[in-house]
Amino acid sequence: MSRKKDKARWATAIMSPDELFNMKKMALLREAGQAFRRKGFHNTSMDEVAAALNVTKPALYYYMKTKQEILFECHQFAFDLADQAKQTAWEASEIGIERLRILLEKYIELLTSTLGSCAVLLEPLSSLSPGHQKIVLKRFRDFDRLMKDLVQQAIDEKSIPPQDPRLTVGFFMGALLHITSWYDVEGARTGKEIAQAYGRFVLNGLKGGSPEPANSSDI
Amino acid sequence: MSRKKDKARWATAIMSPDELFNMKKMALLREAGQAFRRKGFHNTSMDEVAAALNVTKPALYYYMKTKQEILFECHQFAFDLADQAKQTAWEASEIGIERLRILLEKYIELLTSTLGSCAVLLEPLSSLSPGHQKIVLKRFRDFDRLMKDLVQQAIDEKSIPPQDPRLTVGFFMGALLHITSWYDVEGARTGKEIAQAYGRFVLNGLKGGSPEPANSSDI
DNA sequence: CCTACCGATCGGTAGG
DNA sequence: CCTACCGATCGGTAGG
Repeated sequence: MSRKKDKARWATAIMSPDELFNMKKMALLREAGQAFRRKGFHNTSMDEVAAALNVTKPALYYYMKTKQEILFECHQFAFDLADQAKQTAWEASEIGIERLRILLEKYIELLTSTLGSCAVLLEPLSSLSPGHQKIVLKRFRDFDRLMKDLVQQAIDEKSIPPQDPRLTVGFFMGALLHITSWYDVEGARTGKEIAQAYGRFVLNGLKGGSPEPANSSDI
Repeated sequence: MSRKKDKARWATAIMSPDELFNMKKMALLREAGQAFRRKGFHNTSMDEVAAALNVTKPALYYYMKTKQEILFECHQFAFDLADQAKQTAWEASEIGIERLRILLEKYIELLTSTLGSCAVLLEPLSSLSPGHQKIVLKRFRDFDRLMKDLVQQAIDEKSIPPQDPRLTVGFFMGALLHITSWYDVEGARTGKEIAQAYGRFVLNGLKGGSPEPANSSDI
């Protein structure tokens, strides 16, 4: 804050204290998020996260109040990326099936990017405090509704045959969420390749349709 | 309280002690497995599992040596059901794509059945002891290999266009595994309906193919 | 199968 | 940002 005048001196000093704080906080979230994905929230101790960042555990508590709060931010991050993917899809097209494909592909690309390491998708809600659970559950439901509406729109536009949007969304969201559990940056496939392959799988799958058309309790 | 036991005494008296022991052990596995699925392994205490069975915690340790062992058996159970599904598929056909469809549908039906409550699929391996991890990892790899071979067979038989079996299997197995996290016996869909819908999604999805043919590092 | 209890792990804090 | 430490939870056991 009052240190801004030191700005000129060293390379690292070009960051304001605020920027530095946020950089470190993000580094903490990334490191923790990766560990949570790989080993699970409860199998990851704060000591391990600290060691990965070359500091001791108490240092982490300068950036985050509790371990649960870290997990909460990782969840929020996952939804922020989803919102970003939605934004991209909405700007690109008005056709339901097109929006669906772009949203899915963009979301996969974001989840497999460096930024995406913060996102945690497979941890049970019970690991969060009740207050945080409510917030995450609402965002989940909103997103789920968005996807089901998109599927319904694609049906209405005759892009895909009648089917139960709930089953459809459950199907491809399961596939998508699971990427975070096996995706490896060093792996044979880039995020973009995975995104395109999944986009095709999903689109072709839905075009085949399912025998049970949507009924009143489906949306 | 003590009247309940009288009732049980007659009903269970026809069972040998061994059968009784196994029934109770299975009840324990089912109750624990369901809780693990819903809330996660570490968010489920032995006290809770015991309470759900109307006994106290120490009673459970007559049937299982440790909590980790319960989780291990839940994992084993998941693979036992997979083997059973494979058996069904192998008996029904010799065509790759047919075996694939039957295996998937059968597995989903088993996972959504009463028996399937024992199966745990989304818990990180780190929750298990190192010895158990090795065993589960081997079974996972064997099953993964089986599925990739099946996809490759379907490609060779021209049932589906050339594609990377690793991506393909990752895709539909992700979708399948996730069913256990949202499936509700009281829900709108029966296990068979889900199985058939997923079978179609997958088959249609793979028939569309992916642009990248398999390369040397894909199997 | 229960009452009573132990002991390790680990999240979080005090104080500097 | 570190050293030292506390306290709650919870898996597991003793003994009956």
